[in-house]
Amino acid sequence: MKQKVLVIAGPTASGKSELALRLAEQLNGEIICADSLTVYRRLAIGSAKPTTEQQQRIRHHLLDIREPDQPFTASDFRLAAAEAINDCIRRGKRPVLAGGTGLYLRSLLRGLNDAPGEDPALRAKLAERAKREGGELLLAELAQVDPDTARRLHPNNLIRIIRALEVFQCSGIPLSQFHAEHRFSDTPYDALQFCLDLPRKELYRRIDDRVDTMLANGLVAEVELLLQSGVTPVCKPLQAIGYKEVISHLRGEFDQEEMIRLIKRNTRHFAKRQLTWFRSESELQWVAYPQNSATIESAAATFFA
RNA sequence: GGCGACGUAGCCAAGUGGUAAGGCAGAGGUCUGCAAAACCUUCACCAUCGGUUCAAAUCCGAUCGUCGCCU
Repeated sequence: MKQKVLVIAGPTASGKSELALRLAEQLNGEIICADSLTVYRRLAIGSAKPTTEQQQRIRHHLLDIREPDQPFTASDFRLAAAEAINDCIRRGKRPVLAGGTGLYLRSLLRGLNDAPGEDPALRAKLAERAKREGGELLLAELAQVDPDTARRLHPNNLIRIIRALEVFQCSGIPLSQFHAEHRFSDTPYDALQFCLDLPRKELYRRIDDRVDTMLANGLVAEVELLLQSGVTPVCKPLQAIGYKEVISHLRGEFDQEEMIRLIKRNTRHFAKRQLTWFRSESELQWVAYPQNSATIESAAATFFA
């Protein structure tokens, strides 16, 4: 019998955390955050991490498990989340996954292929070459060893070209072969999945409000503190929306007003990308939120009964 | 009332006779170990009417509108 998990997905600022909290309280559950930013310690305001009070109400897993300069990947998430689910179930708690990082959710619920993991040194070397020689050349090189992957990649898409090259150089097997063998066909969990659906205008309004709140809560001070304590501005989480703009502002690249404008705009773009991702997830049930949240509540109760 | 300048997409804006650059916003999409990242696609008959011309956003006239100056 597969383990049962409830999944609350949705774009940023849609109200996932709040709903997940309520569901966890109703169902005797605990929350597992599927979020690539809140795993980092010391990023609280800009990552919209659940507050201390919220964490006191319900236990949250996978928060604050890395330092800002430590790597964390979809694979790490999959392992950590699986462990957290086990932990919940062992103690008679219902696992409620809440988050907006589509790839994390997918790799947990449908598995990940067996391709080798990241090789930072090789990546750095390839990135250096890409900068010098250009994407076309690397893509041509990839076409020699993995034509299927090369065909679907744009020469500007360096990150993917580099990953495909990395996989081949580390394993001697083309990435496309790993994909063909895997096809996201694992189904390790019995998952009831919802995606919160808000009218676009309403979502954008909520994003604007949330950014204003972050600033009022001291986002700039949070970033200053991180930088003062020696966290490098180029580490991954500080390249995230909300952090990178504050850093640029602190460097004098633009004023506060422009910074706020950019954070709001970039967050809207991000939400749009999340929606595109979630639209292609066939298992997700879209629910008008908050109007139909009762539908989720009753379906979840039945699911776990 | 007179004189002058201007009127190109939601916004900024290039183009001064040969069939509408670019940026931003918006929309759509890709995504299998960096994913709040990275990448791609898409969006105009040029204020209106008339004229000149093989050909007009580009020249001429009128109208409307905006801005500035003058009375």
